Amino acid sequence: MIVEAESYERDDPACHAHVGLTERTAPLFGPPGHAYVYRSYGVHACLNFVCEPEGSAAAVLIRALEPRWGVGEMRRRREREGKRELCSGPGKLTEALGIGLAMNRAPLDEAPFDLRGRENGWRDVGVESCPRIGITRATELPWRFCATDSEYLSRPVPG
DNA sequence: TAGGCGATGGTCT
DNA sequence: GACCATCGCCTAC
Repeated sequence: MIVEAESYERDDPACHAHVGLTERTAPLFGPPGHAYVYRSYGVHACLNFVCEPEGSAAAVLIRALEPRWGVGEMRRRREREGKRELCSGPGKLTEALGIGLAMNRAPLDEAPFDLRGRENGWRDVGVESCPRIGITRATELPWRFCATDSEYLSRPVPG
């Protein structure tokens, strides 16, 4: 279950697409409903959902999940036991889910992805916004969105 | 709980 | 050659 995400868009200096259309940023300018997977700090893969109509270049970075299904497989991939250490960060969750750079540009409504809407018990969960994490530009924008009181965030909501 | 830091490699200037 | 949308391990308190 997605409990933390951040939004990025073209006019936002922290967004990869801010530099314009390049080979790397092309997926951001592509059709919505597709994955944008990039390598972070030379080490990790990070997953984004491309949003907005083709040509707009906006995306949502998936930053944390509450593990609910396939927890055993996540533990094997992560080589960690603690449930809170499996998906509490953008690099962690891609490792736990087996998402790599090969899935860049892949459609989110086809296998191996299987996205589902909120289920009972999650329809009324609150969402808080605060500044985004790990960026140096446009730090004033409150575009980090977290499920209220979730124990599975990458970091607590400040305040 | 917070801060420092090395690993690591593609992208862009 | 600089810059990172990070992680895990370490210290200090």
